[in-house]
Amino acid sequence: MQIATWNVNSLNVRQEHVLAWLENNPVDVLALQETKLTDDRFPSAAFAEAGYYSVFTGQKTYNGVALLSRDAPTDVEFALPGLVDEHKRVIAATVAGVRVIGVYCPNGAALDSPKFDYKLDWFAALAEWVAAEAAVHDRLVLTGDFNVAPRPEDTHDPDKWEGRILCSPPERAALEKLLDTGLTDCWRLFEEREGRHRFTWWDYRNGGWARNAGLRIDHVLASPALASACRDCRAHVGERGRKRPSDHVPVVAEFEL
Amino acid sequence: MQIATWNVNSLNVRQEHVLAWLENNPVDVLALQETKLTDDRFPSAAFAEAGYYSVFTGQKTYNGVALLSRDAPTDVEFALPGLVDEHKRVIAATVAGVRVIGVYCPNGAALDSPKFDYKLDWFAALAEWVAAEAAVHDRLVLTGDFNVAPRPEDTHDPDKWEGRILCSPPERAALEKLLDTGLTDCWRLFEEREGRHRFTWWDYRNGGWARNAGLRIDHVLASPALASACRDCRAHVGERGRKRPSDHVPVVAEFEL
DNA sequence: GCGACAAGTG
DNA sequence: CACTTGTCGC
Repeated sequence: MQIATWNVNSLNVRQEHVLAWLENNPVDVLALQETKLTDDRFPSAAFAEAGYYSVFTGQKTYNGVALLSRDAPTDVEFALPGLVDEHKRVIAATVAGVRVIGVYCPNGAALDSPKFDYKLDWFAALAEWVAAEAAVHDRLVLTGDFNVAPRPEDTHDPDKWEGRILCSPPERAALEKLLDTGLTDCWRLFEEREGRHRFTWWDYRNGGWARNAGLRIDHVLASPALASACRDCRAHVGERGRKRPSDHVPVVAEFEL
Repeated sequence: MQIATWNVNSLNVRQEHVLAWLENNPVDVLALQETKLTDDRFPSAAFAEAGYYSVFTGQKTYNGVALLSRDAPTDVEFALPGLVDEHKRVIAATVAGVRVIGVYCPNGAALDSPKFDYKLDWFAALAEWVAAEAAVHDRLVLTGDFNVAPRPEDTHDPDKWEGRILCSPPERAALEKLLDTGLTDCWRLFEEREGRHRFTWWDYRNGGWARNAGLRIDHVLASPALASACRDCRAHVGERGRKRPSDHVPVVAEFEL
């Protein structure tokens, strides 16, 4: 079973990219972030034609998440319980016996911004909910754009990034707390393999991609039952080099189930 | 000698269309309208590589005209004398012994708009200047987007258009006054030929192109010496069906000189 | 509809 | 740099 995540930075713009990628990479589940469209505009027909169910929760301009799946999703939830939030950042569904939670975590803007406090509060609420979900679902995957690079080696330039937004101690602690609920960052199981890339996001600005000035901020976190069945986890870096790319690339994890 | 006109509705967007069209239609002179770019951004190098000189006068966002030519242009003028106007709507040059005046005439917006008065004043100033130029230049072509359909048959639906903007009596009188200086509307010499189309512009809105709901508002007007040498004049309607087309197509007149 | 801009996010 | 929503012109 393959489970993937991709922050598409507008599904309106990236719909054809996603369809083409799915054609070549017929994963079982694809979590999308930053769809940036309201539910009435979600292109479910196009995905259905490609053989995918879709569930989604979106808003105008900002945020928006979706889950595409080959098998029918059940027990769909569209928000974090226990957090009043206009932002559409969470979607969960059970697919083929696996609980999949797709998230678009807040960016945080800057350490001294109110948005940073919101980010930490949001992560706390997520951790609480994920712990409850993990208690119920043996097979659970939490995946999406976390807007946190967990370690110095997940940045292209630690001297530049350590302590800054996306790499600050409180954000890493918030991510760590998610892992503490028993989840494994699947990436780290395979990062030593040959020819592996290190990043999942490159800023559009300052030639980030050309300079390989990236970060690893998109993750697939798996419960113990799934982590032990994980056989690979990697970024499809080639997508960043296409025409009109998202600033993020797909991250795919494979499980032997 | 072939002389053409094309309102490109942003040369930034249409640069590749123009280069591709010139490759297949190596006309001697091409007058462009609505380039919508300032002179520092005019892509003269790209046109030079394609074998064309270019002279141009543009502004941000609106208007902007240019002349591309295989032979070097001389005696270039960049405005209508006798009319104070920020709008970049006129460019003239002598190419291979022919005086070419490229114009982007005001649209006029609506009959009761101040822009309509501006349009009529502008045409009056143009007529005065063209008469003076015609007195000096035996071989003269006045071409561009005139924003006037001269006759009912130059509209797809006279019942809808007669009397309205682009087809009102005062606008037609203003255009007539240009012809009265001794110019010939080259189109009318050949419009009965087989397979001719009737229009040069189709509104982007309401499926104008799909419905062939067009107007003939782009013209090539020639002095007597050239009119008698004119061998064809037609619209390259196919350009309207390409990807990301301008709402206008090229109009090409051929002269046996 | 499809250009142009401006302002806001990331 | 590349998205968004707006307004404007045609």
